[in-house]
Amino acid sequence: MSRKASPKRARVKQKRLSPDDRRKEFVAKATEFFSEEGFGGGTRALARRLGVTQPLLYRYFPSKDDLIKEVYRTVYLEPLDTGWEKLLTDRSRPIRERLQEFYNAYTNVIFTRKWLRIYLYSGLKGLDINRWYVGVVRDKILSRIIRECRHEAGLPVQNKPTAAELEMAWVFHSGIFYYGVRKYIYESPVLEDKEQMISDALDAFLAGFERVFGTAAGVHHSPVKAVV
Amino acid sequence: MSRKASPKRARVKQKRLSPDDRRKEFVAKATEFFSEEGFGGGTRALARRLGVTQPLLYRYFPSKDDLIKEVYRTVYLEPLDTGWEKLLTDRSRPIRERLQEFYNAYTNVIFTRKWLRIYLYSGLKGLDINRWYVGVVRDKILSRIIRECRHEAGLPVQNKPTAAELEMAWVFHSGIFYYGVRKYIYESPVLEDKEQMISDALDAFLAGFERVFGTAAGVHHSPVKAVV
DNA sequence: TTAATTAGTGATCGGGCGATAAACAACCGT
DNA sequence: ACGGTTGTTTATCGCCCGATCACTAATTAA
Repeated sequence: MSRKASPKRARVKQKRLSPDDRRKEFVAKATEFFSEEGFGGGTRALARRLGVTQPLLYRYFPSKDDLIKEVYRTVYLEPLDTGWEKLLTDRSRPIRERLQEFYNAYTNVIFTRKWLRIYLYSGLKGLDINRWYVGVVRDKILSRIIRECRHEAGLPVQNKPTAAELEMAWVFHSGIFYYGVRKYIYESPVLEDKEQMISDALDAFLAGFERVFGTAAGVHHSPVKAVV
Repeated sequence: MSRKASPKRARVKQKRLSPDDRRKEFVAKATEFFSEEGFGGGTRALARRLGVTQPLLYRYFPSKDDLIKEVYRTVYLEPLDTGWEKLLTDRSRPIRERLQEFYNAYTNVIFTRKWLRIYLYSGLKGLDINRWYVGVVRDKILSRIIRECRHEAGLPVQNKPTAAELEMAWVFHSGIFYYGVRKYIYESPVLEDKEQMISDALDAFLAGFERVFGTAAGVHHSPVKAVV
């Protein structure tokens, strides 16, 4: 028995939504708005897009900044917390398969114009939440990938990756990340087949990891310029 | 209480520079200013940083937008046009050495907080000059790198790289690029030794290119999942 | 039906914005 | 010394911004 079935919709102007629905709608639309306009976008333009008047925003959020913080929270936290950690460390499956599947899923989530733009804007602002996210990627994703690579290569597995290992994982990860930036922000033509891009990047990363950090036991990191 | 001496000079403010010097000074300082504040930064704050009054800006630039365009021009064009093309295609030297030296030089130019921030801001604005720059990187750098790689691998050399080859080069290039973003924009700790980062990325890229596009003649692009 | 509650609006405030015009002051040729 | 030229400042305009408040009207409880 929902009372939502209002018999009369005579009022042309939308009015009187429940506070919860309004709030959620505001945050969702504000995310789209700020992702396009940047956080310098005005509250009046935002309200116009929402179909309400500007002062109404201030009934739901004490200030523009508070609204923006809510936008950050949902954008950064909503897509997270899937079973990615388990996926990465499931040694019953080949490491390459795990990585391919993880990056397929991960990029399915973050490769949207909205997410990428909010991420870059917040990065340029030097916000804490951005630093926090970079730390999450490092600790929850890249460090685990390296640990699995060490295990795969028969190297001694330790919790902390070396700086060089971590950097190599970052370069790999960033290369994939920037595919999304080129496609959705620069709107530059990219290889249509995203999974093939990931597959090729994986080939390079895995081959490079093996070559640089060596399967031959003991060799940590030496043959840099000897190759030339 | 005591303030700056020299009671004689009522006006402490600097005055009467030659138009050319002023203009150059304005553009240079405006670049720093906008790179930090974003292009939403106010002309008054900019003038304050320049030590002049705000209307003076409008004697040298018709509008704020014209000043910004000048900023773009210098930022994008100034660092370019070194002998990079020749360096990349000089087949008297090993390809790995050429690539290492090129990326050492290239990153020496673009890995500054100022350059990277202006680049990202202009990218988010979707500016033409940004698209132009992406095209330059693709045609003048990545396409040539691929041609050299094909030559090195004994593959038939053609002017146009395949979409998959180009994508692989982009992922490699972007991985290096994002090292600068992490260091100078996110201010995240990175591997101190930039040249080692480049070296490791090169190892991965060259090994990956060979593995994916094959030295075995004729094999264009097949062995993706067979490796696992 | 009526009174209390509350979602939503209209009007407005102080302030900062980009930009303009007029007044001022340093420089230069004469 | 002087007067025109020009680099620089003071004062100000119109506009848009974030935020506030008094008011209207839809909902709810009695």
